[in-house]
Formats: sequence, C-alpha cells, structure tokens
Amino acid sequence: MVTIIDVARAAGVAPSTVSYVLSGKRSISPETRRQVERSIRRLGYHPHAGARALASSRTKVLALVIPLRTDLNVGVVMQFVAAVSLAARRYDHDVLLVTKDEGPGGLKRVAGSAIADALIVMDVESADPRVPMLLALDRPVVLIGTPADPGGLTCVDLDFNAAGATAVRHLVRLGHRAVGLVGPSPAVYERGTSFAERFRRGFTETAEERGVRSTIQPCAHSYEAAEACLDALFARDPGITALVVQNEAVLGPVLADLRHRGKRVPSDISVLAVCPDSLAENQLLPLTTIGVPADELGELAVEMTIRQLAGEAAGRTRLLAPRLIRRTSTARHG
Amino acid sequence: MVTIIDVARAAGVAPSTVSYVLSGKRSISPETRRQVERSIRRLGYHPHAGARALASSRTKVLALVIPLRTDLNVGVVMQFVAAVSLAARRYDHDVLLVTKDEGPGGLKRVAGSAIADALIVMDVESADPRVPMLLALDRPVVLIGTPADPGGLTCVDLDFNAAGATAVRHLVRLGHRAVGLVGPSPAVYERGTSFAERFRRGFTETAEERGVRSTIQPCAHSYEAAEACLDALFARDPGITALVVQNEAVLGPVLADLRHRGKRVPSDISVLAVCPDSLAENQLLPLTTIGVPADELGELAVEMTIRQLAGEAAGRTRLLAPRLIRRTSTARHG
DNA sequence: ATGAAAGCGCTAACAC
DNA sequence: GTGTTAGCGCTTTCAT
Repeated sequence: MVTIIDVARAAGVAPSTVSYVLSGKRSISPETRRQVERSIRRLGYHPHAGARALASSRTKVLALVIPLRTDLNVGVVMQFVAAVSLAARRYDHDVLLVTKDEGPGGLKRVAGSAIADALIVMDVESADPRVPMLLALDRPVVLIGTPADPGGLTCVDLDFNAAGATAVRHLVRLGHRAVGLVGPSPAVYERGTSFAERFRRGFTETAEERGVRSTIQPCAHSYEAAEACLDALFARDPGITALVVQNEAVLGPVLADLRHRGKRVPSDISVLAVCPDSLAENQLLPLTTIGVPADELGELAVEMTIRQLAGEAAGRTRLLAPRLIRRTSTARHG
Repeated sequence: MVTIIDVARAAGVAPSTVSYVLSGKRSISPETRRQVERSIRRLGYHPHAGARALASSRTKVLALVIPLRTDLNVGVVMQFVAAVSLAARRYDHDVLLVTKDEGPGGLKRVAGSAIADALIVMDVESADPRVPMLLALDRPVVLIGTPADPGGLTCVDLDFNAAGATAVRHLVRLGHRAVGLVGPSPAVYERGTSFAERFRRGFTETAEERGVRSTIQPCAHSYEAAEACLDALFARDPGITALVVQNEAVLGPVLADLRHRGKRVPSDISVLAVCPDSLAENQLLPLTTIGVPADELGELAVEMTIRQLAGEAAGRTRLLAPRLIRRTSTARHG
C-alpha cells in the first residue's frame, strides 16, 4: 500500500507537508506543491480513509436512510438516491446506504461507530420514532420530508400543502366544481407519511374555501386497486369532473380505467398528476403536473448537510414551492 | 466518545480482551464475557469503524456500483439496491454507493482509499472498461451481469440466453409461428449491455431452430416509442401473433397500444413479459412472465462477495435458470 | 484464559 | 513555509 510517508519520501518533504497539500490547511510554496502532487500521481496515492477518519474525526461519508417499501414509488426513491449520490461526490463525500428497517438502532449504529459524519433521512413520518434518536445523535441531520415536530432538525421537502392547494386552484379556475383525489396507498396514510397528509390537507381546505366538492381515496399499487379507487370516487360523488393523482404507480392504470369507463381526458375529465415531470411527459397524453423535484430535493439535502458539517446551525426547514406545468390533460369544464 | 478502553476499565479487563470478545477470535471465560458484554451495553459502546479499519485492514463495507441512467428500469435497480443492502447487513456489512458515472477511476478511488473491502458492480456491459480496472484492484469483486470476457471475475446473473429461448419455446408450444420482441431501449443495445444481447440471441436462435419467424425492435421509454416500436414490428412482420416484452417501462404503453389497435390479449395476440413478477401481477390482466429475480440476484451477489472475503477463490459465474410463470396473457394460436 | 504493547496511516498541534 | 511528533481507537502479536 502507498502511504503518505512514501509520497513524502518521493517528494523530499515531510509527511505533514503532504497532508497539508492535500487539505489546503496551510500555505505551501508552489514548488513544493508541484513536487508533492507529482509524487502523488506517480505513486497512485490515495489517503487511507480509516486512518484519516481516526485522526481527523471526519469520514467524508454521508449516511442516507432509504425506505424499502414498495408502496412508495420506487422510481422516485431511486431518483433521490441518485441525486444525493451525485451531489455528495461534488462535495467530495461518499454515501453510505442505511435501510429504514434498521430503525432508530441503525441510526445509532452508524453514528456510534463513526462510520458517517451526517445523516440524510428519507420517508419521514408524522410521528417518526427516529426523530428523537436523530436529535440525541448530535450530528448533522437533514430530513427529506417533515415530521409533525422536527424538534430543531433541518428538513427539506416540497411544500405539499401548497401543492394540494395549487392543484385545486388550477382546477377551480378551469371551472371544475367537484374534484377527486387518487391518493397514495392506504399504508402510506396509515403510517402517517407526512407528504400524503399535507397534500390532502391543502387539497381539502382549498376546495372548501373555494366552495367546491372534494373526495379523497387512497389507492394501492395494482390495476384492481386503481379500478376500485375510481369506483369509490365516482360512487361517492358522481359529479367529479377532475382527478388529481398523487400516486405515480397507478397513473397508467387510472388513465386506462378512465378510458374503459368511456371518460375521455381531458374533454370528459381532467387529470392532474403529482409526480416527477419526466414521468408525466411520457404518458399517452402529456399530463398536467405538479412536479416532485426529487433531484432538486436530493441536492438541496446534501447542500444543507454539508453546510451543517461546516458549522452552520441546523433547524432551517426549506419547503420548495410547487410548480404546476400545464400540459394537455386538464381542460375547462362547463 | 466511548472507547474500548472505557469498556475494558468498566469490565475490569484489558482492552484486548474486549476486542477478542467482540471478534470471537479467542476463547473467553463465560464470566469475563458476561462482564464485558454488560459493560458494552451499559456504555452504549460501538467500535470506531475507522480505527478498526486501520488496525485490521477490514472495513466491513461493500461498495455497490449503480447505474444512473433512466433508460434502464429504475424500479429494478432499486430492487437490487434494496436486496444488496439487506443481505449485506445480514453479514454485518454496510453498503457504500458508487455511481457508474465515476467510471474506472471511481473504483480505484474506493479501493485505493480502503473505504470498502469489496465491490459489487451492476449494469455491466459486454466490453466494460471497468473490468480491467476491477481485475487490477485485487479485491473481491462480483458483477451483476456478465461482460463478454469476465477475465476471472465472479458474475451472477439471470441466464438471459436461456430466458430468450424459454420465451420462444413457450410461444411455439402454444402454436405461434411468428414472434416479436419489444427490447430494451436502443441506448441499452448500443452500449452493449449484456443482458439485452444475450436475450436477443437466445430468442433469435431458438426461433430459427424451431422454424418460426422472429422480429426484434428496441424500444425507448415513452408512449410514442412504444407505439412506434409496435408499428415497426407489425410492418416488418404483419403475421406476428405473440410479443415478448423485455422492457418493463413500456409494458403499460404496449398493452394500451395493442388495445388501441384492436388486438385483444391473449385472444388476438399473446404477450410474455420479462420483468419482476411483482410487476406482472399488477397489470390489467396478469401477465405470463419470465421473472427477473432482482432480490435473489442481489442476495447471491452479496453471498459470493462475502465468500471471497473469507478467502474463497473468485471466478465462478452463476447464471440463474429462468422461470416462466404462465398467467393469462399467453394463449394458444391457431 | 488474559495482559501488555507495538503499530495501522493519518492529522494537527507545536516547533522553528 | 516546512519539519517533528504525539496521538486517534483499534487489532494482534508476543508474553505469561
């Protein structure tokens, strides 16, 4: 193995000088720097991560806690993972994967064994049992999603409340007076995943405020579930003329089933999807969306994490404003 | 921070004894073990990962190299990631994410800085530029997928060649004489991703062997692409009565488009999907599939990695036999 | 069955 | 602007 001592010897300097060249923590003469960098390249030197971590109490690793459930859309999860990984590398950090099923204990393990400097946590629930643990860890933490009580933790998320409101307002403006929501799977609501909750709230309240009828129905991830969901929705309010779908996994099934029922989009019924834009563009007809900016959120999460590692205080919650993009699936009613 | 010395003091033993209790590398009297374990629990001790790595040259971390492209199905990638993470924890290891876009240099970085003990690499191409690097690394490596020349690296994969053959045989047995393949996106073929190649080969060769016509068409990930793909397929052979879809992302679009064309599944046309079973079950009608066993493969990859870490020789390629599950989307023809 | 102690490779005072 | 050196917390000989 090539060590810092080998490099130092080859460059004719002290090991600490090599260290300082690498860290930039003190000024180095151009000549020395050149020598050292040349030796590093020539020898193919990479600092030993463990040794560095031991000496500096910094691993340059971010732990990313991911959900395993398949009732959350795996595509979006993957988008987050990719975005976080890429952003982390940009800040010269690596990403360690931790699965949500390890629970609070997993967080403690990761922090306790100093295997990561900070944690980014996805799929946060309203009363998430991990929040107290995270607080106790005394390490930088960023939640993607927002618990009911963040207790001072930094959160980044789409403003789902505003998103629900925006969706309804768009439809009301088009003349719709009865709107339906195809929500995430029942399990998502049951465990109080906050984005579902908040969207529903923005949706319902805005509908009330605007004096239009609103009906809400969770929807599991299958064709039958989508069918059953629409059955329920139309049974409860046959007058529904616009649907908001906050469940990408059933976007296809919902559209297919509407066709089945002889309802044409958007002439008979408007459809507004809450999902990554990339997904909405590739549907049978381009869908009007409120985008879920997974890439942006992932990047933002990393940025906030790095800032905390640099000493900035935690606690700032950042909710991204929803952006509605009108495509062809929503139209004027009446 | 709680160190091994704190634990040793609390238990009234030497630090090395604590270490041995943890590693099990020498016998400990029951009484001592009890004392030590109690102290560990009481103090909430976790060994410092960096220190351990430095002293033992073992990080207990597996690097997982994932593709970022969205022309590969993200859902399946996520399934692999989840399976690998879970399996790794079962062997008391963690998973470090490396993105494919870092290229061979990323692999060198990870190995060179001793941040992981072994590598698991996904989305392997026929002439993958990472293979030579992987070989030079001299660390345990497992590829999920198979390059043209593994050069002694361990591979695990579905036997896509056999899968292609199995698909055709199933359809031939049902009386079909002209079959079409909706393949992965053109980009996947272009970069020589091996599973596409091999499936196509098994598909074509078996068709020839059985004297049936076969037509192949890659398909990008959108509704229009699916439409264009079917257009091309039927233009090249209007007699096609069975479709094999090796591209989960367009499963929905393909089925919708067939309906559009007035072709009923399976009475007018049979459809066989190559995808995770979970996906096939939730379609409008349950699809006959050859399953892509992402979970199994992920687990297997970890198992082979751990074995190599334990000293077993590399190089054994394991191809899982395809399993066809007949559901309702394939039927007798003629 | 247990202890003592020498590193593992690096960083960060402390010196000059 | 650079060198010297004392640890960081653990594993693993070498002793006994």
